[in-house]
Amino acid sequence: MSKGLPKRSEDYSLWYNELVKRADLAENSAVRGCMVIKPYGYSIWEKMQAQLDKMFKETGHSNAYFPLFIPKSFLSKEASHVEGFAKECAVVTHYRLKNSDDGKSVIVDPDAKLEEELIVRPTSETVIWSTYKNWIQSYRDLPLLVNQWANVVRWEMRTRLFLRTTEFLWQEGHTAHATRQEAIDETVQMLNVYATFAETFMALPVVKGVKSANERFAGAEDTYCIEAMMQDGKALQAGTSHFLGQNFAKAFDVKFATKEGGLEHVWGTSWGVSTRLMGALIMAHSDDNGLVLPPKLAPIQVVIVPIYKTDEEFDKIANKANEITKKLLTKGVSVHFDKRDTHKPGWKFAEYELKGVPLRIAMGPRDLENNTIEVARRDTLSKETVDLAQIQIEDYVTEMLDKIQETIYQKAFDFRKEMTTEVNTWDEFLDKIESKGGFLSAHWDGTSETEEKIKELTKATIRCIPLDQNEEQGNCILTGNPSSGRVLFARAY
RNA sequence: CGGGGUGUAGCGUAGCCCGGUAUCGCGCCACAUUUGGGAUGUGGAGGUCGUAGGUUCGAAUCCUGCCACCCCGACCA
Repeated sequence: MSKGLPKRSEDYSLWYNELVKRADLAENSAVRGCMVIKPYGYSIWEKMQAQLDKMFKETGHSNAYFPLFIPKSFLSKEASHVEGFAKECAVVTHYRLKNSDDGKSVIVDPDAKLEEELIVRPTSETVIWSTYKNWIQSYRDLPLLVNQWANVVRWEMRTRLFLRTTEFLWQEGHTAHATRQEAIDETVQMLNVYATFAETFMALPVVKGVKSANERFAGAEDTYCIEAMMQDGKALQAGTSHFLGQNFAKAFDVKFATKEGGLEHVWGTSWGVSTRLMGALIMAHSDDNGLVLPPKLAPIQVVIVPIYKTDEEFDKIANKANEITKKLLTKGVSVHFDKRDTHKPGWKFAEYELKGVPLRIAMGPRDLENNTIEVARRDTLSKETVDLAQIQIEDYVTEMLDKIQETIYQKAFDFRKEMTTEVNTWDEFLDKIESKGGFLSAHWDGTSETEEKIKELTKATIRCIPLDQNEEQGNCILTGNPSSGRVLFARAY
């Protein structure tokens, strides 16, 4: 393990790349654009999955699994959907290999061409709606509330670990409803689930909003999103929830018999979050010493590091550490006692800081003598010596973990507030987007042309039209045309 | 796919202009002393210099093709 991470202030993206690798989260793989998620990184993802899955079940959804491959013809059934994804699809054309004539390599067998090519799913609306056609006949079959955990492939030009990879892991919810309003309610409900998850578990404040037409999901009538602010002032879309209208129902002819005896197309939604959340988590909280993980998602919440010279000392410390571990386990705290004698305490301190373990307890001869421990917080890097006679260790630790969770959130919240600027003139817009970055709250005339033009000139896009937008008469930042409310602009990942 | 760059030990690099079988740091192994913020010393292991060909007595170094990766642009969760 080499020392010293690059500094965020010097090279933010280098800092990010190095951190991801050195903290053992993920690395590049033999396959271009695809990553290997390492055990430590994957265990954070598993914690996210477990919590989200619980929240999906609590809102009445069930998991299912649909195939990786989609017949090519399915994709083209919904016009804007195919347009949105066609350029980034991996295509399976053959089903067999054979030895080359010189016997030295393996080649695609030209005789094994598929009659209809298969695409590797970039998202599953089409296979799922083709299936829903068979599942839905009557209003009694509705609503249909399904989620799947899966991998998808989008052939991207430029990739970055977690933020944009060719293959990524995600969940995609796909629901069908009898009425427009019910589908919209579902869309908003899942957006709220995502927002709650981000804020409560990831300690990541998010703005809930609606996408402009330019940024809308291919095939959706409306795309809702949660947008987060990273430490370099760039925005990151952390989750999306789409109101599909009857688009896919019409494309795949999914109709249901109403109570009144009519026959109508069903209303759909889809919503997803991906391993991109890992990127958000890293970029929102971490510092120049390494990861900073919110306790609710940290694979190890507390690490105990012994400091000792003799075996005898170690045994005493180990006894005490085991005592503490047992007490913490009764409160469901995940503890790791690092008894390796192959590394020195100072090395371990740096290592656990790099990996973002929220709380570190160190115990040495002095502590044995005084019945104390040294407690260090990862988020503030502060240390204090605690007298074990004065506290209940399990209560002390759980309270401390809650405090850390809260502090991390508050810090990110304050940062986002600081990085959200109201701008009222085009000059101000140009100045702020260059000098400060962050969210720029500005009036917009509501047209795609204006949005395009602004993107062209500044690389900033409309991240969303906030759901809590205030009615406010104003003039478009670029064109001066009338506008009835502010939207959020930012440069984005 | 355009423009630029880089491939030398597990990782990061020097050497390349000016040809003579490869430098340094981290890591790894052994032993000793160490252990309250990334220990120190001594000894050791590890390399078809991305790949194929060419020039040459001799190529990491010069020439050509190919491959991979990185950065910058157009596309995107």
